[in-house]
Amino acid sequence: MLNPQLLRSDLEATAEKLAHRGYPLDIEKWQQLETSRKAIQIETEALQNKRTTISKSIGQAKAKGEDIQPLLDEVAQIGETLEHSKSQLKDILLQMEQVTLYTPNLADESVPLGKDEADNVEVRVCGIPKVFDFEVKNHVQLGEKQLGLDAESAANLSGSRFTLLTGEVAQMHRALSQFMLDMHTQKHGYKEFYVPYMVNAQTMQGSGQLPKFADDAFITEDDRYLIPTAEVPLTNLVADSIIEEQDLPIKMTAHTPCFRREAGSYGKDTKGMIRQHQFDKVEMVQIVHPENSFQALEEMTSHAEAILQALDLPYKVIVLCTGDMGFSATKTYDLEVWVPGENTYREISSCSNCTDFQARRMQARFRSPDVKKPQLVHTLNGSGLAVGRTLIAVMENHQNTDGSISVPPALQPYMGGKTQIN
RNA sequence: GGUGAGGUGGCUGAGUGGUUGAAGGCGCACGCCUGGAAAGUGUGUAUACGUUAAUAGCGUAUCGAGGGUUCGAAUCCCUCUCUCACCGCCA
Repeated sequence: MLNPQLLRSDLEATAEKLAHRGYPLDIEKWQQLETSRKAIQIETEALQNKRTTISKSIGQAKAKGEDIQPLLDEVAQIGETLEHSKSQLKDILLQMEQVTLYTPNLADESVPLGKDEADNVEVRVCGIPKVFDFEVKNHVQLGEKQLGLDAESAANLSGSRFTLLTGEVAQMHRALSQFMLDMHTQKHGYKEFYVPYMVNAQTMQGSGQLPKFADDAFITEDDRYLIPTAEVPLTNLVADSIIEEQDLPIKMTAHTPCFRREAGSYGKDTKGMIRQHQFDKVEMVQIVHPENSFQALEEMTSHAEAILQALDLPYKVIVLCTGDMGFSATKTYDLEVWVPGENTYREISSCSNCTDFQARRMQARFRSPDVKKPQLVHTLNGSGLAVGRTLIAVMENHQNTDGSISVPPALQPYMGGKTQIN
């Protein structure tokens, strides 16, 4: 949620910034709502005050044995007006909430203006794609023979957009997530978490997945949601809480499966395991002091990069333009890994600073000794990394002429010392 | 799934219809006391929203959540939810 003050004191500039994000705000309607809200809220509270005051004096009069009938008559008149006023206010607040809950975060000044992914800006390129002296295979081709990547069986079990891994490929998939977790906990200072894979609606709303993106998530019969990312449970751990300033930053990591409907992406990435209904991801989340969030974003991005570097995978870092950023983000870096089989870079991580947007929805605050009032924290999240896509990248980048795959040295300890799978 | 007992402020713990946002205690903050500390003692100590230049006042809301009864609800009624205990089932 945006700071409601912005929509009052700086409506036009805010609307313009929202327009950059592809979100049209109906200024006139909003102003109308705001004007009536103010009038009706003041009226309602005044009436309520009057009623409370009279009710209290009824109590006192009764205690003294006085006649309370005149007071009862007086308060009876308030009743109806108050009911009316209350329901009007409720209605207006509901309408305003519908607007605020659906309004995205504002982009940071440093974010390039743009409409869609074509306007994203490359920040740096790291590593050089290997030159192969044979015809490179993509991961589907690599996996379908002796290596264990079985789309057909998965389709028989579950339908499209699922993958079945077997043997050494399955082992490598497991090894990757272990490796990533160890890196983040041992070298980058994150605490490891094991979290629920199903959460309630309130939790989904806290981090911004609901109400706007309800169609993207799987919902269970008892109204729980399968997490689309560990960001959801991790970030919401600080919901409705007041943290001591000295306890910031809080750095958390978790390895979980992620579940996404992928509604609206029919026909996109249907081959292979790029876009799946279920995929594993190691997620990083930071809860930080507002002054430090942009620095934390740089650090978190470098933590994700460290994994790619350790696995000897070429990648580039791009900053998403205003039109391509996610709902809750104020600035996002995407990491794109080199995928030789497609002769292109593909997204493998997304690191975002959400500033106080999620914190306001969740009421996640901290208390500083110098400031009396609790202040909103800033939240960040980043993939470190998407495990399935990392597996693809390792397979394709470290493939050999004979179709075998070299295990990157950093990963070998996690695979019983194996240097190659075939 | 069944039965029972419960959810009150940072914590603990009173409170079954009337100045109760909420006693007492602990903790915390500031002061007094002290050579210094402890003990003792005094004062203060929730959050959100609105109004406002204001983190000053003032107002509204909040005792798990949502409804209801009432002039008035932490207190009465209904629904949901979570916790605990026992039974059943189960990795």
